[in-house]
Amino acid sequence: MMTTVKRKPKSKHALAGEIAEAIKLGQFRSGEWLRQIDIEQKFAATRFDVRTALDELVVRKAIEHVPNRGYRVAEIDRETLRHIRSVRIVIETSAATAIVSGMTPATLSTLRGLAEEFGVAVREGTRADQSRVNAEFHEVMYHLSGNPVLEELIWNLRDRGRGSNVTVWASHESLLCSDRDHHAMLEAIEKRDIARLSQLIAAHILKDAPEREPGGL
Amino acid sequence: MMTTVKRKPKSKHALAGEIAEAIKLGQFRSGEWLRQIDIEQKFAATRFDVRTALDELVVRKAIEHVPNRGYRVAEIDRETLRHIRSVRIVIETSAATAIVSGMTPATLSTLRGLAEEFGVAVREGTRADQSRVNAEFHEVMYHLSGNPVLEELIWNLRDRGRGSNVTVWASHESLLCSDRDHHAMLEAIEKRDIARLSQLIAAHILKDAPEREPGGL
DNA sequence: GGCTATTAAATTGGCGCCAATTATGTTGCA
DNA sequence: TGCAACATAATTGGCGCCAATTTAATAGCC
Repeated sequence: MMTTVKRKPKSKHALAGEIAEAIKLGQFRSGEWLRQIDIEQKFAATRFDVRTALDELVVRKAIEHVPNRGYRVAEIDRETLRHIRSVRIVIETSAATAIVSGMTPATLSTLRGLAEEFGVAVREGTRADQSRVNAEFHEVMYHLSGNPVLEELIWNLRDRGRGSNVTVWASHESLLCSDRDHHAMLEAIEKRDIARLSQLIAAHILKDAPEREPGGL
Repeated sequence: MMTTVKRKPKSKHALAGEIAEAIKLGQFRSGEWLRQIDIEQKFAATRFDVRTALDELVVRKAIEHVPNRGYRVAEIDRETLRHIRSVRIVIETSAATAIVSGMTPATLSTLRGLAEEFGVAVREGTRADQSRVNAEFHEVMYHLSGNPVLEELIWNLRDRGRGSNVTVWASHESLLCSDRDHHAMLEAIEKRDIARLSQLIAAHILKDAPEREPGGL
């Protein structure tokens, strides 16, 4: 049981991050109501901080607000999900060029380490571990683009697409696939093969939440 | 019912929109402190609503918050501006294909009307008029993409880039240039010339806030 | 018995007070 | 005169109370 998380710094923004993280990790189901009392107990925060954090998450599109009803985890329909993925492909593949040109031996070895670490996490780590290492890998990679705005956008869109694919991601198949993708990306970066990297990124995104629909994008 | 100041909406979100609009229109200068008392008088809102709205704008990156100092209009440095424009080009040009394929005679004539209207606004309208018509033109155009997520993203990035280029935009030269661009875009859409449309969009974005700094970075 | 009106409990959310902090103005001192 | 310490005014921001609204529980009615 992991109720009442211990946190000394009661920053509103930090609390929003905590809640967002919890949602990402699937601790709240899609469409589930987030009662203020529950949240304030679970995260050991005051009522006001909870409301502020929840408001922030509404702006960030992580949850939605219904007047006089409260806040609930946003349900993203298939179509929106497709739109998000479509935009993600455009944005993330656009980073490929900058990633390759920004590549250095140091970051390359960092990436290699993280790719290995992810492989380990897939086999013997918790879901949170996998999520964290995976995020770190992509963070380092996209950081090479040298464009903070681009980076931030990528994370926003990734977060928005979460919720329904967590279960999918739980499949060991998908995890192994992600693992292979990471190594393939590394290889492409190393060989400065921009086209291949773009292709891998696009495929990676599509696999992130697969959908049997004819006609990509 | 509508006085010189704004209306009195009951929604906090609406107030945030009003303030954001005011910032876009240059009623607050870059780096200027937004004193809560001033805001609450200017927009006839309660202290609490002001703070909520301001918090929302912080999340939306329109303003920034300094603890115990207050809120101020975010100053975007040249580099960030460049990054934003870079991402804008990627995203907005990516919409070109969908725009062309989604084009219908009805929307085309709507666009033509708006392009004309913008031309009129440039000559004899207020700055607010110009801004509004211009926004409407691009809104209709990007709406053709059929991707709401993409649309929203475009607006977010546009808003973030505002602040320093309003003065530039005041230049009659730039306005006339925008006017020409609109008509050129129309033509490209009509001819289903995706490449040309992409090119025009990119150029339009670059012209939106040209680097005037000597030896610009 | 099933359905609806009424009442009670639970939850949300608007709003304001006042302590903490920062900015401003003033005085004393070298 | 310039600087620093202090006093005072202005501003921010944390927090809680309670009214408005929704949900449930219950009783009343057909």
